[in-house]
Amino acid sequence: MAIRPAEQLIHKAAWLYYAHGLRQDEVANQLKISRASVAMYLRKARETGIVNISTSTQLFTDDVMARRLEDAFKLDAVWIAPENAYVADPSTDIAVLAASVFLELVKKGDRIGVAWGRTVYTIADIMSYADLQDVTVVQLCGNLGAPYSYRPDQCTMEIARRLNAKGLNFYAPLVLSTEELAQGLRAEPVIRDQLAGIADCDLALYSVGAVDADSHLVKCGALTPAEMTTLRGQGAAGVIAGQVIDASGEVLDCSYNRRVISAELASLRAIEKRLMVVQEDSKFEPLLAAIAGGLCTHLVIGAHMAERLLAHAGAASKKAS
Amino acid sequence: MAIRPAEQLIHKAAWLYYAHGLRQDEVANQLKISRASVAMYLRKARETGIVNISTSTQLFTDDVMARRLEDAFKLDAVWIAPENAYVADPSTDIAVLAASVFLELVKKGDRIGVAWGRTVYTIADIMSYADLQDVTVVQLCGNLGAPYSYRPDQCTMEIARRLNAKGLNFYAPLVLSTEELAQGLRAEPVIRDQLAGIADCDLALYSVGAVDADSHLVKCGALTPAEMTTLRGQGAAGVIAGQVIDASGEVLDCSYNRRVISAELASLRAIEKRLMVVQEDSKFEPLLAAIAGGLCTHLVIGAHMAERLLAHAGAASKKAS
DNA sequence: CACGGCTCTCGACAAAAGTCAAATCAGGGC
DNA sequence: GCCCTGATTTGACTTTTGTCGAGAGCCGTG
Repeated sequence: MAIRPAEQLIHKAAWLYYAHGLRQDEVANQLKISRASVAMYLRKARETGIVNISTSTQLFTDDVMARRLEDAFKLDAVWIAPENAYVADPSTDIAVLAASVFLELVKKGDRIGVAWGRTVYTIADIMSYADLQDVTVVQLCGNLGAPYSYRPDQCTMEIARRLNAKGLNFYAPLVLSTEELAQGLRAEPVIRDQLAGIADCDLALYSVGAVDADSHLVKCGALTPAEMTTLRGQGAAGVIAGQVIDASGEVLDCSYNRRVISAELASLRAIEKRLMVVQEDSKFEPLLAAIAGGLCTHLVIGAHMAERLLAHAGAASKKAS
Repeated sequence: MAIRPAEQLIHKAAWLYYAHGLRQDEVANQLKISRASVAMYLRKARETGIVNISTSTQLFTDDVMARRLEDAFKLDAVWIAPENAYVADPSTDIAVLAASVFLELVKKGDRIGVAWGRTVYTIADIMSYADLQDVTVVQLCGNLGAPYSYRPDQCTMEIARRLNAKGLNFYAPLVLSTEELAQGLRAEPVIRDQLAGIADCDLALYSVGAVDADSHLVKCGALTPAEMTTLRGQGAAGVIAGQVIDASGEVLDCSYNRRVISAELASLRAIEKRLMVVQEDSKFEPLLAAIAGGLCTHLVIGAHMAERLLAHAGAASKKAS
């Protein structure tokens, strides 16, 4: 891997252009290639993360609402994507913001836990490339052989690819048919090590799932709509890394959860920075549950969700007094 | 400082352009301003560090020579600027590299010690802007009221400005006329605190000065050429943060050093990352002294200097065996 | 309220960057 | 040795971006 000559050229071109501020034709002269090639190399440099263009996400934390949310829910940092939408599609707006925030939080040498879901995959897909050495991306929960492109291992691998990092997948099914089998599998050295390593992460990226018939768990066949309804009746409030949690953010005591191979919530809570991203307004309750369970220290949401959260916090504190 | 409306616009434009990848005219439409204004805002955004464009400096560490130097001198990382010069002025080449390396090493919340000299000022001058919150830049040594633009406080302030950080100057003279006065001044609470705080830095940036008539110390009137010659005779090998060191990298026992107000070498050594940048080939011996004294963990030099260092290391190890 | 002085904004032009199809090159297989 | 394949490079063209001077808005001042 000792830097191929082509890569060397990309590096040099990027260096002259971005660090020294030469124009493309000047770079072309220096390197004795055509300007068109320089343009091409520069694109590659951007795509591979040899150059990093990042925009400060301050604007979105500096908001008064964000500050109030931080206080109300004891969060380390909150980013609010304006709903009025600068841009055509409002839901990608949150994802773009989340990707920037994520890249801002990652540091060299970090170990990053990644869960799965449409949100996470959208973020991965939209995230720009970076050239982090010594970063490991680990998968937080077992796999689902779904026809979706956002399978847990896909999310992990895609993010690893973007960061130029090592991806650590684990190939156990997310959910098994019997509790015994799940228990046995969890005890397998390969799996056990992977699960144990999760608490060592420096940063986690996940969203929270809703407990309804539209949930990924249903779509992927892990649960039937009927089972979902039953779980809801039993107090299920959300889904984190494939596990069903109740309104207080604890694992719901149910057969399904006992059959799941995924990160223990305690391990997740041991991770210093837990970045939760929520796109859909419908995930209000699941988000509340996740926050209640201390599963989130950094939060990226839309303006509308932010307002609901604040209103809720206000009502709660009024009731308390 | 609650974000002025103009700044808000800059942020939004930068966000749409760099994060969402819209074209300038699309951004202009969104924000209902002319495209020319957008271009202007974007320039401001780059200038103020709202967007960060950084290029990986890997190319310069990945060099075989750099690795060998790291081994030979037990350094954490070495960057070598190719001498053949991509670009017109070879000395700025090193400074540009140093600035990039520096920005790569800085992290949020860091405390950064900055010394002074032409090299440091060149770096400050060339360094691109960044938007680091919670960063403090502290001055490592007393001031010299020189007509030069690279006074210690200037270096500190300029770097602080570029990083959007807090600058902590200290207004004591670098050198006093009597040892008693220096001692008294060092005991002053303001000065004492500043000096004590140096060991808490996470990162230091300095160069090393030569012990000759061209030295800054002479140009700024701190020492006469004759005194310099005398010091040289007494074993002076280099200048670090205004202090004269011997070949082993220890403070030389001389009146001048006792009259200086500057960071103790022990404090400097307590700093985790000590980034030393050397532009001039003539500073070979001073650099050796600084390395010997453990005053440098990260090193940025030119190719020629790198060769000399390696040759020296080779000769030394041959002699030893 | 009229007047500079100031900053901000715009339109038009010039410069730079992006793109694409054609040409060239390298290397492997026959 | 020759031809084919795929990747790289290039010149010519188009689109996008940077810049500049003119004009518009905004204030504090006389």
